Amino acid sequence: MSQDGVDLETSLGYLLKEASSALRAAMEDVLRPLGMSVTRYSCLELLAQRPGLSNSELARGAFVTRQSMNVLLQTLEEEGLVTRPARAPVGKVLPTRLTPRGRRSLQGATAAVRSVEARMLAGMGEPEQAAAFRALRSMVDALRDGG
Amino acid sequence: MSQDGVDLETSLGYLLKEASSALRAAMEDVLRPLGMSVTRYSCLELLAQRPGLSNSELARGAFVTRQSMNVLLQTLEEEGLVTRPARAPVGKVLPTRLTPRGRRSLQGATAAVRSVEARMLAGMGEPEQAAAFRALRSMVDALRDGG
DNA sequence: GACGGTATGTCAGGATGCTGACATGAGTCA
DNA sequence: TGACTCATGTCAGCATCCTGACATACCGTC
Repeated sequence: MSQDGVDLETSLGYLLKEASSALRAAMEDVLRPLGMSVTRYSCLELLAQRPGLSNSELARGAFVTRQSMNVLLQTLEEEGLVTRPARAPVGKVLPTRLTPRGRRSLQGATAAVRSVEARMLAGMGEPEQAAAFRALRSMVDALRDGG
Repeated sequence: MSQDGVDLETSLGYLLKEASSALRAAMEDVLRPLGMSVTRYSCLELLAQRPGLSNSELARGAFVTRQSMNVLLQTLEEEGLVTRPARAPVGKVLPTRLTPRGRRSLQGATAAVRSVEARMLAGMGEPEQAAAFRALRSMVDALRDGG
């Protein structure tokens, strides 16, 4: 760098992006050897924690559009990692569930991601983590209603 | 949502992604009317604060690849918002600078983004902001060396 | 001075995600 | 019941960004 930060380095927004970017990169690094992407992992993890989630709910949870999640679900279905009923039990919503194979595929990935998160939190005490959690939640809420 | 969070809602990593996503969405909302994207704004803002940055440095600062930044710079150059020397003064590095027109184009965008950041920080006191800053920086550093 | 390592700018090809649009089903209200 | 609103699943087309690769220029050690 030619010159040290004047303003960007003091901006919480920029730092937020920096942290999120670093986290994503670290996750990609550990997931790649397992043949898994971040979006793929997010989808499976969501389904493990909340079985029966719909396509749209998964999309919101993984921060992608319905359309993107839809093609991902089709792939996962072909690979036998998830199942969706052929016809909607109610409305148009197709509740998705993990197959045993999907659960197995998720195991290693979950462990890898946990280790990344642990590394990220190393050097932070419990109260600092709690403070960070409160701060981030406050930011999310403040940005949401102002939308 | 079908069910309240079991684990994801308590994960700092997930919350970090959520906050970053909300911030980006809010920025896009205020920048779109100005005919500007987040990456475009980031590039111009970087150049305003650190004139003479190279393509690669801009890419790192805006969290995209050199290749992506390169095509953006070509566009900005065609539109007369930035200038790059035809030949590198030293090495291969082409120092980029904002034109007066680029500076003008940036003005409104900067104000808009500042307002978003202000909204994001509303409801947080000074010590909380400082705590959040320290926590995020700690996370970035911890993720970087482990890479 | 020569050499290996590193960083840069740039080109082509491909993967991923998004915007726009449509039909369908559920809930609301007159 | 019928009209209106909203959310969903899905299709097609497009934009964006990335991966891979190459030639070139600096910088260190020898």
